[in-house]
Amino acid sequence: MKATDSRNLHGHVIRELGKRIVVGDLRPGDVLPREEALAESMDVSRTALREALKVLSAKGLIESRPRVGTRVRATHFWNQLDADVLSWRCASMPADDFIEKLVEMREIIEPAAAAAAARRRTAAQLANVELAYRKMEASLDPEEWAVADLGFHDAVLQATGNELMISLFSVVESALGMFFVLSAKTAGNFNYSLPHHLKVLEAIRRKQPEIARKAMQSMIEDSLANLHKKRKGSSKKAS
Amino acid sequence: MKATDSRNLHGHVIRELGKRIVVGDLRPGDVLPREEALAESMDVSRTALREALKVLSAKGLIESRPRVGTRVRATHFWNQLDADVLSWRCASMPADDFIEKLVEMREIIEPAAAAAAARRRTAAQLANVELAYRKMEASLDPEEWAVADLGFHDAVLQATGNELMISLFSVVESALGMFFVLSAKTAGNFNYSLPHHLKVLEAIRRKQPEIARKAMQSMIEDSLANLHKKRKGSSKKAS
DNA sequence: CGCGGTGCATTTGTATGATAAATTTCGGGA
DNA sequence: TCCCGAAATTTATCATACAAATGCACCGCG
Repeated sequence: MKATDSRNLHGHVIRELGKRIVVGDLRPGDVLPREEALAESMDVSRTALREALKVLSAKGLIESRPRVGTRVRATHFWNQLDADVLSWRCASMPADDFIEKLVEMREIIEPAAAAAAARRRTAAQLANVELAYRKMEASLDPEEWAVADLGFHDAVLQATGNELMISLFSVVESALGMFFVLSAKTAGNFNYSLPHHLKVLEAIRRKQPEIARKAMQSMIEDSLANLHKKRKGSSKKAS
Repeated sequence: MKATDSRNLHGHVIRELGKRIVVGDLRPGDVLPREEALAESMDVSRTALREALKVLSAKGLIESRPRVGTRVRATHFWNQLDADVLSWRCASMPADDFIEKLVEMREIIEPAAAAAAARRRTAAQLANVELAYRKMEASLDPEEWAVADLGFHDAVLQATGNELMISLFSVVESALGMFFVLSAKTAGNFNYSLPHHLKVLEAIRRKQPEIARKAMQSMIEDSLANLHKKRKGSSKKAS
């Protein structure tokens, strides 16, 4: 929900360098200037710079060694699932193929989550899913509906009780959110997919994992189909 | 593959505090001692301590504000998919239910990855999967086989071309590895599952996603069944 | 008595300068 | 030529000082 803190000074340095690396302005193998020089060039003290470098190092983006300097690591070392890394990547170069990768992750997680929720949900978790569904029913405008929809998916995820899945979903979703929230608002026909939601809810209530999985799957398929239709309608785009 | 660097001093502080938090020795809401005091109690300078705190903050474990101190954040803020967080969690208290969550993630990722690989694999990627399969065929002892097996799964993952999936797998796998490598070595019947591997390979070659998914799925099911059997055999454990 | 603003104290945030440790590189000797 | 050691460079760590933020108590006013 919240990336590197923007208030503090070293937070700025983290974002600045992080973006430059993720975008490709700084390439793997490149060595950064000496800490002293780099600090001066970014108008911060070496202390603040180093705190930033340590964070980037923890994200797997860089590696520093005495006498050698700090160099950008190969991409396969990066913490690709780190919220910051993901957001930097989305902020700058929303390459279409990257969005597709995010969507692919979503398509994998959500049906599996629905199945897991149907298998293990507690009574309280079921109640939350139901509550979320009711809020969707009661939504009057697309914006309200979009919020309630997110709440529904979140409730399902919570019902899995698997914090790894929850974390993965939240990271992917927040990265995708940057693109999809907008298009959601344009919809006039916003509660088309409510029947799907109902199917998911009922399957979770009755503890039927496979039915829940399939329902969630077709829900996503539908929403993606809608999205493509809209896209084709507004902007003319090949392939 | 490599968590926070152990060589450096602040790396020690990161692990020490990180573990204490993840394990539950320090609970969400708790506030840590003042930086000066904490630094002294850990025999490092305030500078080094702060670099460590910044890293833990980037992992979502803590949050520090002037005048208030640094407090442990609620677990839902944690970067659960961070390699360090995961490893700390495994290192100390390998609660059975947590292992199950990791296994669940693996069960979700791998079939999906096999399907994606079958859909999009390049010729070179297919060649790598085939090479990995050949190495499994040629394996003579369980240890060699385990390494080759990991190589096979890795090759499939690479063939998806989705770095998010690759990263997720590598994180989960390295966390699981701590438990499973051992039991793999005990097997006498180590190349039981080769037929499954072959099915996956062939499905990827022929670009048949659904077949690849199912093959990978049953491969995992079998290996888990084997594992349970072995467990029951060696240690007597209820439920 | 209650309420709001104002200053103070405390803790993190940043800066600076100095020293230690690591490691590459270069040079000298066998 | 090869090996070993000294030198140079860069990160790692430390100590200290000051700035900024902010909770809290105190004081004055209605």
